[in-house]
Amino acid sequence: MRYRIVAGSNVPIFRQIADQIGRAVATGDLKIGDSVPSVRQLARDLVINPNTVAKAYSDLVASGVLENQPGRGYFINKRRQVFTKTERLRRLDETIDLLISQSVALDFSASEVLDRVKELFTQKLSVAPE
Amino acid sequence: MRYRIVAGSNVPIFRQIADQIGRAVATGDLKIGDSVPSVRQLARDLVINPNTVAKAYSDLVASGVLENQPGRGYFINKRRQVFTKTERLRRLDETIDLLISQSVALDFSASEVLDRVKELFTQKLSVAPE
Amino acid sequence: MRYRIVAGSNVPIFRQIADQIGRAVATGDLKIGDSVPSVRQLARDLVINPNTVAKAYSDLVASGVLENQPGRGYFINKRRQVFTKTERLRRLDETIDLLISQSVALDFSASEVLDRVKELFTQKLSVAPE
Amino acid sequence: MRYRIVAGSNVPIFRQIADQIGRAVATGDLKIGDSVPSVRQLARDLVINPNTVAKAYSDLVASGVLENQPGRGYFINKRRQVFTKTERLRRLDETIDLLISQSVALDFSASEVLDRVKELFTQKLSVAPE
DNA sequence: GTGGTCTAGACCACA
DNA sequence: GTGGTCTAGACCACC
Repeated sequence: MRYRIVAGSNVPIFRQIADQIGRAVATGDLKIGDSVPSVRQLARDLVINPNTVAKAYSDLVASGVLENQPGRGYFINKRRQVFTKTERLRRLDETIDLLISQSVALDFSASEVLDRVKELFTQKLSVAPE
Repeated sequence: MRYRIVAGSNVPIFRQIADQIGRAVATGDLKIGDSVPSVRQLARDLVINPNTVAKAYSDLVASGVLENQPGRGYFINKRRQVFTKTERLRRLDETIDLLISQSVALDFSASEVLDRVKELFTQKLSVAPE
Repeated sequence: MRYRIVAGSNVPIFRQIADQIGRAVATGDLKIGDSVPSVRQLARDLVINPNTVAKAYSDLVASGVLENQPGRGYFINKRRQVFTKTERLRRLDETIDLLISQSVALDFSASEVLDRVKELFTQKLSVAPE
Repeated sequence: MRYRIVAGSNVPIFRQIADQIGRAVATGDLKIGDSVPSVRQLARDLVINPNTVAKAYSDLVASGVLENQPGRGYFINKRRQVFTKTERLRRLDETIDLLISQSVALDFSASEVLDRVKELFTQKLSVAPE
């Protein structure tokens, strides 16, 4: 699996990494027990600070996606929900609120936004990462 | 019109204010030529620093929602398109990308997210609060 | 590149900074991807408050000249048209109106003003300072 | 002579008034010894604060355009230069600098700006105010 | 190290 | 009364 980061993005690098791993798990590209690159290896590959990779991994451990086997590395954990349904929805709603505000500010109609959301969702999620 | 802010939120206060005004304009609660509260008045009401209100207002001036009449206050501007279509789409996409990342991270499916987006859009934009 | 500010001027410091960067981009002294000094560094150099520099930079982000990579700094953005033609013209006209008022008040003739505008344009934009 | 002010403009109201009188003198619509409306009368006509008119008039007295005959009103003074040539040019240059910065920021070429300046100058100055 | 947000408070221009 | 600019300094997130 290839990892990629977009430097100019507003999405923090650590989250880009976490998202890619999360997505790979969701699509089945990474299965339970699979290993992810070492912190230092991935930092070298992406030419970023190892702390940034470490932060991504530790967030994924906190959310139950990865587990750490000291001295061996990080591995995909068996999937479990760590957030309650309510909590997950609360966090999703927060981002959707942002989208709505932005849409209003940019004078897009609800249907324009919905179409674009659909479009980008298909584009980003149907194509499996390399 | 009543303004409200949530203190502990991840959304900065100045954006909460700008969002509320943006939405009020979108729903017609605020009309062209209407005045918004003075910087100091709103700051007193919300018990926040006037600079924070000023930042919200000046962002709205930059995006063409408000206009400023020096010494008199801020007023709802006639609606006009300030940004190019490309720019508007670029900004919208940026926010949608954030939503997609978030959805993946929270393990929501595309259709779950779409439904929720639809729901919140109707809720926030058609029904006037209070 | 050297940055300079004039303390006693009518032009606010944050605009002097933004103007200098805007001009450097126009003359090619700053190219796409170049970084500008960090907020704190420039504030130290010019012996002003970091917030003042931050305001200049964030204005330039709003107008598409700079982009911000969180935690890394500000960089010259690829040039793109952010505002609609109408909006650009509206803003230009606003400044020209100011010039006309000023000219009348100072009792300059239209041709005197035009000659001076031509002169300063060449002076400031073709010859790179220092 | 009719006086007009544009409320939504960035040009302060007191300066709009001063400019109109200055312009009328320049075009010959107001001659030496002519009276201008009383402070209160003009304030009523324009529906603005009398202080604002008073400020415009006192600026014009300071710059030698008007003279005040206490108890009788304000009159057009015999024209004299109060600013030195250098001082007038310095003030003009300041505004032109602003125009140049704005042009750069809005990505207009020097020739586009010059054409527009010519156009607006003709438009605003050739048509005599009612 | 970087920037982002917010507060408190000063001084000035404009109506 | 209104907003605009600037300073000083705190706390936070991200690299």
